[in-house]
Amino acid sequence: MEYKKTLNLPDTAFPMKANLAQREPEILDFWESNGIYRKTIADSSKKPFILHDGPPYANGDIHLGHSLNKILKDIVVKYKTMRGFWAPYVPGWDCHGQPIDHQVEKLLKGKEVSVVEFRERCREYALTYVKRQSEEFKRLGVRGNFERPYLTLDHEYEATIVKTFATLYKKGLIYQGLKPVYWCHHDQTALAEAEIEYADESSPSIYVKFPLTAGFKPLEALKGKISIVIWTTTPWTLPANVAVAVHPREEYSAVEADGEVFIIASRLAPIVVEELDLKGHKIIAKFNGEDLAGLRLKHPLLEKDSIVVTADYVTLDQGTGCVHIAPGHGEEDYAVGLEHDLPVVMPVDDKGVFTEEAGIFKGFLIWDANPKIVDHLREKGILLQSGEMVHSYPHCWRCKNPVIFRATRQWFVSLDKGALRKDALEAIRKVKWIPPKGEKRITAMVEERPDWCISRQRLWGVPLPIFYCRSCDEPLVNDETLKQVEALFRKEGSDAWFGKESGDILSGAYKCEKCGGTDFRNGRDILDVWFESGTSHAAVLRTRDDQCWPADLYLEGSDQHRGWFQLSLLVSVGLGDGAPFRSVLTHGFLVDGEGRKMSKSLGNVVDPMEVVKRSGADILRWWVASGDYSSPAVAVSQEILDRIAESYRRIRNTMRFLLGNLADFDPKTDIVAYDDMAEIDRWALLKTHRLLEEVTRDYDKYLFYQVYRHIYNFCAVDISSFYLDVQKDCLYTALPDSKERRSAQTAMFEILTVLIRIIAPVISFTAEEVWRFMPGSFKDAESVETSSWPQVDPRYLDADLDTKWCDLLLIREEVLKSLESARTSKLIGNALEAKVELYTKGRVRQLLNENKGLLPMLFIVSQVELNRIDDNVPVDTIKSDQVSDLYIRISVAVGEKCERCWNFRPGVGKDKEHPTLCSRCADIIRQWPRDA
RNA sequence: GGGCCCGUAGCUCAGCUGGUUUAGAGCGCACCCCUGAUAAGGGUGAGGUCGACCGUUCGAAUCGGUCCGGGCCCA
Repeated sequence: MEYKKTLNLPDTAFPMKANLAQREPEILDFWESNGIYRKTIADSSKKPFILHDGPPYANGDIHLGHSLNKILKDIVVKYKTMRGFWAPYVPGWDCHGQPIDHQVEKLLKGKEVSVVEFRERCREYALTYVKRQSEEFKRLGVRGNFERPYLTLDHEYEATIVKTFATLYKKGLIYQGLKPVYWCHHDQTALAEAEIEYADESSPSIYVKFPLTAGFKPLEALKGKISIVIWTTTPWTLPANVAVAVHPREEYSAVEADGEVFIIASRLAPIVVEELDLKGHKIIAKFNGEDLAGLRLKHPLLEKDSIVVTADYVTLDQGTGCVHIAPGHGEEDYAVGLEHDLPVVMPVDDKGVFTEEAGIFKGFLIWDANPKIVDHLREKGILLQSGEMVHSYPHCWRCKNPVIFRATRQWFVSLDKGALRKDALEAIRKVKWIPPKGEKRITAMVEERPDWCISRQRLWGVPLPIFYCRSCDEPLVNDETLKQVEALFRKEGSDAWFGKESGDILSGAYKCEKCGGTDFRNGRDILDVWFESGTSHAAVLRTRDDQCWPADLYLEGSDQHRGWFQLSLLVSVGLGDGAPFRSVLTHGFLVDGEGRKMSKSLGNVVDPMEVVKRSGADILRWWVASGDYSSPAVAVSQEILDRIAESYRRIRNTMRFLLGNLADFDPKTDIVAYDDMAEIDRWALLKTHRLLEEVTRDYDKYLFYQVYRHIYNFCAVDISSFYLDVQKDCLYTALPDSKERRSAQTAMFEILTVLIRIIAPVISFTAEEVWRFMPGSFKDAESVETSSWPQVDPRYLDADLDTKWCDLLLIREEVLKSLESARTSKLIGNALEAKVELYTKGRVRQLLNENKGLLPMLFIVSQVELNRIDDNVPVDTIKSDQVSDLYIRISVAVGEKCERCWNFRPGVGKDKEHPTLCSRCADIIRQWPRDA
């Protein structure tokens, strides 16, 4: 019993149970109090690697999508740092914008406050969430400059936004135009999508005919009698009509009734004919929508023409398949207008009242004009049918009145007036897209996107730096005014715009170019937040001393092909700088175990902070690494997280076992030279450095799930189930300072040293924890975060050794199968109770013979006997089906069980001094160090 | 409805420039061993008509088409 004390059993205080939820905060403290982030970027002479953070919106707590994104970034930054790059990470936040604006307005519950005070509240709101999210990101283990992040509401940042605007403006890329937006004429304000509530509303439902003003070739004989029929529920938009759209590839019919001809989509004709009660109708011709394109029509209300255009969006689920187009009153209409170069007619003012452009309807509120318009159509004889219909209609979230789509003056960045689109497309080709399919996606988007509308009618944002003439509304914007605004924002922030008059901002005297007026007001529009975040490369990379331009990498969700990637690119290309990034990595979106998107209503949302509290951030980090983020849908579920936690424990225990077996090892004195090491230990070095080589390649390619897989398989298969298991006998029973044991420890020391570093970018907390349990002599830095990436030693990559051990391992597998069947038949329990008899010939025999001494260790059995195949093979042998010329027989080992090493040896009992030991152990005991 | 993309065992991934005979790995699971890594460790085994269908081909998980399911973006 006391012989157990003469074994070198593993010894470490490193806990098996991770208890990450408690331990991780301690490690965070350690990193923080030792300024580890600062130390990683202390040497700015190293080659830079800039991962530029896409700013999350400062609103709400973080969700799992944020975690995926930030952890991926953190893995990259930590890896690059260890590889010797200067890799600062400056987190950012998007602080302005409608959601906060809206939220604050709600919190005010109708209380009136000044613009400046309102904005102050928005700022407080944003900063609250910046702080909150910042703590949450840190808790995930994200390392970076959280002391000084970048915020889009910083004065300097705001100044850069104006400067950027100024440059684009001077290049002629910015212009003013009309675009329809949701408009509440009661509140006289534009509304965002999120501020719309849908409710049922009763509207007129009318069919109107648009007579052709000229002939139509296929129906030349019926000239003057042909009309196109439209259906609408908004008669008041007819004054703004400029066209009628048909679907280019749908079939249309000419329906004759009462000497008149109506053109209607064929599929809808039966319904329409009934609705209009066209008696004795007959279809006299059919054609494609495309054939109708270009036909000129008589405008129903005004003395002008309308025209037929084609549009793919035209649907045939209701109406006539011929859609009245008023680009000033609808998003789709506007798009059709852009495509066909139609004018945006806007005869409705801010209060919802018709202007002169609406002719005789001038002065009427649009809703009041509805019946008058219908009457007028009837009088003109072009109203075919009128009724009422109840449908879902948008309303203002605040005053609950119905809203309208109304074209208003907006500011745009032009894609084609200069060569922005062309240049952007060219820049895209020079960027490395990861995965490559991203390039196709963003290319298609940039090719097709309309001009970028950069003005918004809200309060919480950076104002467009534009003044307007008080008498004629002409904009005042030039080099000088822009410079003054920029300087003002740099000094006081954009709040100053709302607290000052134009006269306080502008030092010179200005004169309106149009009317000569000298009195100006500050514009009320603010910039689209995408313009703000799209300027980050200029505001952050160019201005901070801990950053540089361009970024090596942007890393965001694939939705940012339309968002941040694209707008950053447009701004940067617009500035003449080309792409602000050398490469762009995109990841997919989270879904549950069934592949459904995460949503509150489905109740399948996983809260990252919950996972952290329950299992630890490293579990989340290990999960992030385990999956293929390039898939459009990245799965998370309790089962997946459970699997991950199990796999994590395996890694952790492998490290713990290594630590335990290295307790008495000092690399300075105990390390064994490579040439003197046992072959199996050289094999371990081979596998370790193969792993290192592979994993390094995977990290370089951002294939983290391969990193995960390789590390995991290495720990579970190569090391835990084989190498360490097999080496236990030597480690435990050999003399502590024996060559064979030191050789094994040398290999294990190398395994630990490599392993801890290659896991560090991913499971950083655990790597740091292990680091703290390693003796000082093992370490080259105070933290694994500041240690360096291991180098592959080509000496270890011995191909012959690899081949030979592959063969041995194959034979081992066969032996294990035989041992298992012996176990099943109750011949043995522990493999050490067994003796393995092998019957072989040829190459296999040669291999086994040459390594005879290794075999008991390799199989972890007490005895191995080699026989020639022609020596008469016993009938109870098992023929190997994987290795030719190999027969295996398992029998009970001869001799008694040694009390110390548990091997069965014939010699047990023969030593007088130690009658329960085998001769090997007896010898060892005699040499055992006194103090042990 | 349109654009881009994804779909291999319960889970995470290999294989995919078409051809090693019964499509691989690890985990999980089942059963067993061990109790000197012990809320650990080891072994064996059972799991897949490669989303479905139709083609191209002597031959397809791998190529083409259609459909189904799913994700992002747009409408």
